[in-house]
Amino acid sequence: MAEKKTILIVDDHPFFREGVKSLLAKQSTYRVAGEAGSGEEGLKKAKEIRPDLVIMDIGLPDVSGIDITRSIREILAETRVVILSMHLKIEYITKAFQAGATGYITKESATERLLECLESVSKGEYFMDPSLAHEVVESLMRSEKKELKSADASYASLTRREKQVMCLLAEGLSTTEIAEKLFISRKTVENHRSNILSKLDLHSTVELVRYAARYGLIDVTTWKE
Amino acid sequence: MAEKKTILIVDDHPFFREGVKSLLAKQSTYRVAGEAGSGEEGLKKAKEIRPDLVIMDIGLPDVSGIDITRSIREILAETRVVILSMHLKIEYITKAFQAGATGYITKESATERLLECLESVSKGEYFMDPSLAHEVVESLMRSEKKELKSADASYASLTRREKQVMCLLAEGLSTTEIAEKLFISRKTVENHRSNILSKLDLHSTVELVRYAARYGLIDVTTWKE
DNA sequence: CTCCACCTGGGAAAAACTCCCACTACTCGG
DNA sequence: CCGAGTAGTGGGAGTTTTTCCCAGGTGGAG
Repeated sequence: MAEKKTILIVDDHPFFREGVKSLLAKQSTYRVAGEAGSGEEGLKKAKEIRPDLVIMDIGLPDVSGIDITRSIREILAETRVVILSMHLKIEYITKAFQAGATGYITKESATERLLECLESVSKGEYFMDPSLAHEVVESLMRSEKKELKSADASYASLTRREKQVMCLLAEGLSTTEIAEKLFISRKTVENHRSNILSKLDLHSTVELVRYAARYGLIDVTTWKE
Repeated sequence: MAEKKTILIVDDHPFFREGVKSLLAKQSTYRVAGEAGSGEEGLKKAKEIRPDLVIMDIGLPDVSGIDITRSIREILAETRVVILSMHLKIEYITKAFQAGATGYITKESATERLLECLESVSKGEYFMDPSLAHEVVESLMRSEKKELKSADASYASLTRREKQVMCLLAEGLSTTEIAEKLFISRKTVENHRSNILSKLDLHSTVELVRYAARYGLIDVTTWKE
């Protein structure tokens, strides 16, 4: 890469900006082209220098970094914004990405994480700090289903094979198709199915599907086929 | 840390297992206590050696690594499972975490990522590969703005009677029960059902239920009986 | 009136389901 | 080590459901 990537740092803490600058100074691929201590100033500088990357704090004194991110992305389509925040809350994370951020890392992370993030983002990839995983995972699971009580006690009484057959049934496969898929006899699948219905106190495959959907064994939102 | 963390590797590719082993051999904190080339074997070994950590592939020859993960987590509460998969699809990711996995990384990642992941997971934290960020972010944003597209054109092409039959079918009633409820012949209901499947391009009553659930004709969350 | 979609039903063959049984393998407690 | 229990596999016979094709009656639109 012939030219260095230009970077704008937007953060209200001078020491923090200094830290990032010194980190990036050791790199040959980035050049800090400007810095700002407030949102308004950040937006102004962004328009001025049209940086390749913006490192953005959320907690700015005047406006939220998320709003600035949205403004920057509206004006400068090529500029990627990386959020560098103390906030771990899932609302901030989703809002940041919705506003057009391409990366999100926490200030608790090791400094190498920022470099890693900038590298990914430069390539046009999203980057999310692994330490956000907990919040993200919880949010994902919450959105996919209300609360999965990991099914109930009855479901737990199914054997592994039975659970497997149940999933395939719930996906819409016929007993014959399941038999072919699992390389076992159709009769065996029917037996498993029968045992499943009996154990869960269900009386038809349709009820089984409803049971599976209710307890999140199958994902309603991603059914596409 | 006085004792090394014990690790079980479950993957059907011997070379891959070898690679992970040699990577971990350079570390002083981990000890590979066992390996397995299939899901069944993996579960067996897990019960046997009760490892601190399991490195699990998803695409196993016999059963899905996700199912094995669920089984392991049911039996061994202390054992953490890290999914190491080629799959980037959001369904796999959410299913993995729902099944009780604590980490998820891709096989494309740098090897240090695995070490980083194991470290986080050892501390009881979730870990998610940053390269999953794109899928995860999209899923998060999708879940935020859940627009329910209430049924599609195909459903509108159903006649009133067909819609009525469809709802009853989706509620789990058999054709005979519907016939009794509507005071018509079982044959008639079967014909309606057949027409519905044909119009919606479905091929079984189970698919019909899934269709109904997806388009909100039946409310998954309020199914109680 | 005529046409056509809709609702209704039947017949025969195929597929699926039910119920009961049996064999094997593995695990576990005594 | 042995018996009991559980999981996984499969068969047989009989019943039910589904499939596919057909067809009569009704009611509304042109």
